[in-house]
Amino acid sequence: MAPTPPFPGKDKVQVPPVATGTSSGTSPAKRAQILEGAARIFAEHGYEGASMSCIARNAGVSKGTLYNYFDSKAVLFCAFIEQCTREKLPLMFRRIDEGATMADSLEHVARELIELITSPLSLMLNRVIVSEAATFPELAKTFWANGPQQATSILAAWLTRAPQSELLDVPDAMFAAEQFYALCQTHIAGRARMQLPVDTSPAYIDFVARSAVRVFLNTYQRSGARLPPLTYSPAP
Amino acid sequence: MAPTPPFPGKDKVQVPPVATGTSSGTSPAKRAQILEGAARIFAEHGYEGASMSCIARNAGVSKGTLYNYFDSKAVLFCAFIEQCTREKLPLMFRRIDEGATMADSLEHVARELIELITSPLSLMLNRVIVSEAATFPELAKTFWANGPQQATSILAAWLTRAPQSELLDVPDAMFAAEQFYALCQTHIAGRARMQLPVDTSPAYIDFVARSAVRVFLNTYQRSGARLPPLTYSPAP
Amino acid sequence: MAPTPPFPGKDKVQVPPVATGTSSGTSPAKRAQILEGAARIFAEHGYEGASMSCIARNAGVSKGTLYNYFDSKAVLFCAFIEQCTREKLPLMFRRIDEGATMADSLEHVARELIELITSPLSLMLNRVIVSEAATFPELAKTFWANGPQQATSILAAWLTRAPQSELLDVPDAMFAAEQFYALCQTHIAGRARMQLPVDTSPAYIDFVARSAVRVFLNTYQRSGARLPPLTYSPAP
Amino acid sequence: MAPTPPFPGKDKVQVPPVATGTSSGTSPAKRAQILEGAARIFAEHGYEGASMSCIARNAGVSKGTLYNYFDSKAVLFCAFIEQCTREKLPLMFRRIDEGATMADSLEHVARELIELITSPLSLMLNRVIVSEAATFPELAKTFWANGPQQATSILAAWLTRAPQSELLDVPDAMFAAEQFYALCQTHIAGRARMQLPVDTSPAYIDFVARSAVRVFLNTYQRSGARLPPLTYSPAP
DNA sequence: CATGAATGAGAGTTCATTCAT
DNA sequence: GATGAATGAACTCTCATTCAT
Repeated sequence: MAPTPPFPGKDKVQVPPVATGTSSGTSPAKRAQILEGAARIFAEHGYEGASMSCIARNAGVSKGTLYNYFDSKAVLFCAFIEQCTREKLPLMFRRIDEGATMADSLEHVARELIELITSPLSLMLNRVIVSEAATFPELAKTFWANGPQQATSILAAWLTRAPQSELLDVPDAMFAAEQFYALCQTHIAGRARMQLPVDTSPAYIDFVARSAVRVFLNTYQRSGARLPPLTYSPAP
Repeated sequence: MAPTPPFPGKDKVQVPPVATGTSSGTSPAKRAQILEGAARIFAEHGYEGASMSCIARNAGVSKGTLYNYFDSKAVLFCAFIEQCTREKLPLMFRRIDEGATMADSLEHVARELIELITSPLSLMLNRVIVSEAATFPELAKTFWANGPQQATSILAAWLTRAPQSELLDVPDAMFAAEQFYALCQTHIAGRARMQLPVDTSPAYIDFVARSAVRVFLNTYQRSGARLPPLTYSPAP
Repeated sequence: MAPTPPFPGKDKVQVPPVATGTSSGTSPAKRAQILEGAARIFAEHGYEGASMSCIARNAGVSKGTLYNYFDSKAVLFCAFIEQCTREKLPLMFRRIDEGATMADSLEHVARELIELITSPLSLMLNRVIVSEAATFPELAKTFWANGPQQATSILAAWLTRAPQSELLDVPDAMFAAEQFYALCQTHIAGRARMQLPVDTSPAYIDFVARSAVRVFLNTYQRSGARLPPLTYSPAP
Repeated sequence: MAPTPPFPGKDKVQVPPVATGTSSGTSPAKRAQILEGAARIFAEHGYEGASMSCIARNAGVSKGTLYNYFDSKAVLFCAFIEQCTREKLPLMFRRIDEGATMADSLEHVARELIELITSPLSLMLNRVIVSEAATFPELAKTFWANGPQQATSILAAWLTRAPQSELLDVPDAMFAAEQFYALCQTHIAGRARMQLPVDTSPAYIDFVARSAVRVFLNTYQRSGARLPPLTYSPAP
């Protein structure tokens, strides 16, 4: 066999852990304009598939300007992900509205959670962050802290502080919230992330949400009769 | 502003639904050798990040040989994913061993499920398939059918045919299995997919597994007292 | 025998009828510089035999710049051919100068035609267009329209409008011009296209030109005695 | 500007003037079989566009066998062209049949000449030889000697030895034959070589042939009245 | 001798990045 | 500060040629 060069990996230089900040670039408006253009391209083509020329064109600036505001493609990508996770993701967690009963409130939470999980923004972020997790580990941290972590924390806090929380037996609120979160995902999230067809009819979402609540309360509600499983029959 | 052409991104050439086979290369050993090298590179760098030169070097063959066995990078990628999903994934679903009780049996299933979900192979497949879901939709289908779908089906079948299944009230076995699957994932799967640190200590896995079983049975077990939530205290 | 795939040759990608222009590159000077370099290489090696690296080197630009000005090798080739045929070929058809007699005028035309036919530009265009006629049929059309067609038309027009044209009996001026054109070529053109040695001495050219005129007029001149054939004796 | 390497030409190694012969290869049948396959591919794709794999496949032999019979692609190409020009081209020059009159005989010759010039074999040879004239100058020599040269010589010989040749005044038979040859081509040959549409209707061919004869005889026939030009009207 | 898998240089093309204007 | 033409390394893929079987 021919003598093979010693480096076993790929030829590309690994991107150093870049700070999100940038060297120059003064106009916040232009910065935002660039990020908007970048968002469209990164969301559609991913990190590797996006080209700086394309982003510049899409943002309506020259490539030189692009590099005035962001030192490299990696920096721009990080800025884009950070912005989404820091600014847009938290907006998706609305206050938990109180329902008449614990079950009503949780059902509301479940529906919002499912909607959140299957939202285009959330799926896109999930996709690109998972894709580039090895290259940009910081992004995953930020995303997790502002996404699932935050949602779980809010729910956990509510579980201990809700008006009817004395009805609950929740020794580990964070874990209980995790389980609730998981019960809301079922296979919907997994399939949506892989762009496989998903039943998102209101009836099915409702069934999933109410089932999640039922299963959750059967364990975490302090007293009362156990609720039997629900069934789902698609609309005739 | 300069007149910008209308195409915002670059055109990904869609790969036709090619058979995994190829025209000439016939030695199964060399084919396997190439797939091994490709696996290392694709797993580490994803589809776009992997280069054929690098794969060839890593597999110990020339680029020409690579193309003798696989007509294009896309075909090689598909072959790699298909092989993993078709040949390796199903091996991970072992028979469901019967325990003394329903809870024992389910706990065993839960532990295996968690192990499966967090296995490097499963995580890697998840990652690259999610990354390239838009480009290779067929791969997602295959993965889902051989992975989550199959696991869920096996569990659903067991739920209705297990020795003690008369103890269960499972009107929709597939959905119940989905919920069980989801309860096993909690945040472990999500964090692992993003290469974030995960507590995989046996004690924690055990806690997650037993909690999943408890929550599940509190809804789906036909009779008996409700089991209270468990708590987890890390090893001292 | 091994099972042979059905495609016997390779697939030439057909170039869409692209405009000569390009998306970005704007400096006409650099464009011209590139076309000059391309001309040298295409003229020497033909389309397939020329490499973009070589053209870039020869034009004194990088490959990237090449592709800034021309989207592909095919587009560059077309631009080169089009420029030659549209801009340079027509310049070669000078006005037809009036001589003292019809024969004088036609002899002048014949000499210019022979010179044109055997000019390096004309031979090169002929060669590369013939080579790639199947791949770039449009180029052949353009060449013909700006080359032989135009020359023939000009001559045909002159035959009907020349001062002494009442001396001629030309029922089909285009065909007569074609015959005159053909008589000027004899074997000179054919041999030159194949880069075989050709006698281009003024004496021989003169002989060919005068012979062409004589043969032509013996048929198309309305009256007068028939002129006998000429003879050629190489210079001592 | 960046420092450009000194070599201005292309990277490809120029093919040395190879002998037509080959090193080994013993079976004439297999040799012929290979040449047949090569003919199909070279004729369709030209020299550069043909690949040895494709030729081997088309000829029904392995690439190894190909190289047993022909040392290189260049040698194979030369062998193919030589075979065509040496064996097939001469077959196309049939004896010149005597007609009732000189004009009848020449008309017959003219029609055969036009047919020959526009035959697929002749056009293909012309095309590939012109394309590769710079690379394989020997081929052009061989083609010319066996094609145009031979045709012209045969005609020239007939002009001096024909039964009615005393009716002619042909001081330079070779040149007269050349003129006749040229008059038969008009624009038909040029357009056919460029794969442009050509009127090959029998009526038009007849017109061209008879016009050629008329123009020829008006100069080279010793006596008799001058014949006026013909006209052509397409079939209704 | 015939085979066809293996080779590796080189093809056309893209794109992150720089820098003179 | 903004521009976009220029760069050149790296990409995917092809193919003439070799050689172990």
